[in-house]
Amino acid sequence: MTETLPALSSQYEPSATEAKWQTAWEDNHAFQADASKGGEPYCVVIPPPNVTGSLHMGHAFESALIDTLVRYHRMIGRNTLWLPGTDHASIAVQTILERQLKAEGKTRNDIGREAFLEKAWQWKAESGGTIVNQLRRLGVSVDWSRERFTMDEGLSKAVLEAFVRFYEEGLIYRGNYMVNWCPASQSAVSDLEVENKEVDGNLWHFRYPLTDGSGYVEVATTRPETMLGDTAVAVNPEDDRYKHLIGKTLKLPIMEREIPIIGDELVDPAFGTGCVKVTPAHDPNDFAMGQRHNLPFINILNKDGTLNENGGPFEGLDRFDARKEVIDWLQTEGALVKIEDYKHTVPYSDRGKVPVEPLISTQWFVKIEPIAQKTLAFLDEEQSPHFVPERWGKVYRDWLVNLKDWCISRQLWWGHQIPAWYAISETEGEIRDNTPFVVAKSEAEAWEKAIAQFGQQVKIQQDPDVLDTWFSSGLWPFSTLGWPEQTADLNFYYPTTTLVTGFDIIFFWVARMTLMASHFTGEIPFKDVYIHGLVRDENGKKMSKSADNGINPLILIEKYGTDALRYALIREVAGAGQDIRLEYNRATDESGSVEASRNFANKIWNASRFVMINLNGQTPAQLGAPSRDGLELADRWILEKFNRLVSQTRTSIDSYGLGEAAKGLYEFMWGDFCDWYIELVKLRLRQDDSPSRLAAQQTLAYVLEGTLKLLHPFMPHVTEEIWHTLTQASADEFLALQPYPEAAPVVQTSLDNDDPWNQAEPEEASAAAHSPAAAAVPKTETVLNLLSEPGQFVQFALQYKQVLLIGLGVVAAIIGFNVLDGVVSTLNAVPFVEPTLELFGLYYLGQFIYKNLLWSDRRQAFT
RNA sequence: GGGCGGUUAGCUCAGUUGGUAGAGCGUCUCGUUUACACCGAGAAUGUCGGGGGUUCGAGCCCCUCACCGCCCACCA
Repeated sequence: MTETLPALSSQYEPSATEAKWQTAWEDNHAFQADASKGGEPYCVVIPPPNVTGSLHMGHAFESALIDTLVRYHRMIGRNTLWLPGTDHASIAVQTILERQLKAEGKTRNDIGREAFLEKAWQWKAESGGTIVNQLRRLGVSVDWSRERFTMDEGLSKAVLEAFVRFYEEGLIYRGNYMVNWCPASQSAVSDLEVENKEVDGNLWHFRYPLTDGSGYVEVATTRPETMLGDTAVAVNPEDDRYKHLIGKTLKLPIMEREIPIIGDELVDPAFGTGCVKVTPAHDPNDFAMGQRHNLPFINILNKDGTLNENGGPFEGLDRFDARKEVIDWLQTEGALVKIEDYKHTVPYSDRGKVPVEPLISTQWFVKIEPIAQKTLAFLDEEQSPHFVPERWGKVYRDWLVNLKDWCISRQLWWGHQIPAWYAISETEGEIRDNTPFVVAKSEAEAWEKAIAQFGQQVKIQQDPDVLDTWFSSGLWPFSTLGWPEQTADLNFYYPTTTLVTGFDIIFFWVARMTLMASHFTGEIPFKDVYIHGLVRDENGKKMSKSADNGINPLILIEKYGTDALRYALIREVAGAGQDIRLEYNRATDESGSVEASRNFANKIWNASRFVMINLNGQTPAQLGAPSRDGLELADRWILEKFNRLVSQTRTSIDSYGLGEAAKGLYEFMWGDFCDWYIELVKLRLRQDDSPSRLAAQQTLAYVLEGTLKLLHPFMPHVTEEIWHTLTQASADEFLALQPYPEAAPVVQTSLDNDDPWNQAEPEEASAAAHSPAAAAVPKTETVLNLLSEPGQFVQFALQYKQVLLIGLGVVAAIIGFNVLDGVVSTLNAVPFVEPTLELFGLYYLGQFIYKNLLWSDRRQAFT
């Protein structure tokens, strides 16, 4: 053997290697993008993680997917930018901070806005730092020099620009409408932040007496307390039972208010009693009816969900306590007719985890319809964006079609404060629903506008509310590239290439981005949207904080390595964006699938070690590429297999089949290269200076280096480490920046075009071959298809093949290896025989028997 | 009330345009031959959810049923 064995231990140790390359990549700015270099751009913006603590397994999965795509495209020569960053997550962070304050017995009002925001920024610094470090541990190939945060200076400027432009175009308005009110966070929330839960409730039937004393009407409700705010009872105008009552009045119990009976088509005569109590201030349907019939809107609730002065005797009670009291009261009065069990849906606040109240309040809205039309036009006319898998495009479309206006104001402190300034009058001293205002990009500009509009005496005050988090994330793909400035990055990298994200934020985020972008940039901000599934826990449950079933990616990284975790996640991915389930043992922190991937990394490591031990210290470049003439059957076989692997891998990745590509690489590396090829060439490698040995060495080196490149996007660290030893590359040269292999046959095999067996079927073959599709099928396959038609032929051929194989193996062993070797040499000389595993089985079996059983004395001489 | 996914080996899941049912883990047998025991050689295990249809041939196409899961929706 050689004296210069590469110093590689027999086991791959991930932790040191990973840290080493992560640092080296970053220190050398390996992933820093440069628009001025031109070429074909490939750009991905990270779905910015919320600064709410730390990353979870879903982030690890998503980052692995993106990084694999990004590294691949960088290697195939695209001018690649992966832009990292984080999101301020207005309501989520504020909820956390308020919980902390509550633990100290304080509220946000106790410490004031300024101190609260200081705390928030401090939290952002800590959480953001944690997240960035975690991203590094995942080995992401992002451009850290372009890292952004949704509330940094540039992005805040973009938010102002967007808001002001929307406003000036009449697409943002302030108005008094019914919104979802979360009593826990004491803010409005958008429809999307409401989760409808089915609960076992009741349907209470009440009796309201007619004012003229001629009887009663019976109404049914699931929320009795709202009756305090009733201002009418509605019936269907076609309902023969009740239509004569329309126009009469009722006396509302408890409140003793006189309310009318109105006719409205919305009422379903078949449901309940056919009479509906109308509470315009506390139900979206009733709100609409209230508007149609000019009913009074009586708000009975405070912001915290307790009853206000309109709650009569129940003022001050919590809404659910008030419900009980109202029922008791009506029962005592004899107005409660019956209580039914009733299953219905109740809207819950996503963040606050309490039922939301439909409430009328003054909020800011984005008028969606005109914007959505543009966005829809892109989808319908240009199929943009293109969803993978396609079915999500339908989901996206359906949502865009049915959009209501977007409530963008939140009664919170952490976020982008709304850039509206109110002219406060001396007498009122505070912002009212109808206080006049100006919208401006800065306070100075607001002053100017206010003075021009309201005169010198004006006092102005900025709107205390902040914008919905998704307003700024909606601008993310272009604001991070410099918008509204026409920067070089924006010109070159925008629209971005691919967005990778989960189906759970298609509405929240993907659609908001396409809306914002189609309006402000006139383009859809990404060509493809790759939708991945959720990572579920070992029982198939969605991971969540409340269920406490999260799996910390760092634990698995420490145990098995980043490459192993990435690979385990990606190989589970099927084509269809299905959820994936991660094997995990909570008692031992072990994961079978990650362990299997760790073993694969180790297999790559040891195969590489074997190859390097047998190259006599030469690099693949020094050995030279395998040349056609010296190649033996086994070499040609593995080279052809490798060549096919290259095109399969590229095809799979190009169509987002990352799991498929990962599995193909695994099978080739472990099955073909290690189990077969390496075993086959062991004898040849011991022959001194023979052409046969050289061919084997060249082939080993060539295939190994190529496979490392193919694997690199999936397992960046282990491949980078091995590649440096194999090629003796300098420390600032990276596999990560090498060209990805291209399919380039180095040997002629049966798959070459000039092979007569590979020509398309000429004309009249069989009935089965007459379809247009069949005409393109190579002849070999057609023949196989024909043979299999009766069915039994295949069965027979298979059995025959095995018998043949075993028989020949025995014969080979008996007549001796040299004869067999002669046969193989003959086969080597014939260009159009495709090497098969079966043939190798024969060859290998012969070698094995020869080596171990028969001519042990000759074996001595040989080795 | 609409819509979408899923149901394949003990477990987790692949199965590309219909053409010999696969992988990983687990189980069993053998093996400590100098790349790797985080290994190697080999084995067992499937009425492909049920029923019907099309076809020479269906895990794959069509119909239908069942169960699991998800999304959307203003029925009080």
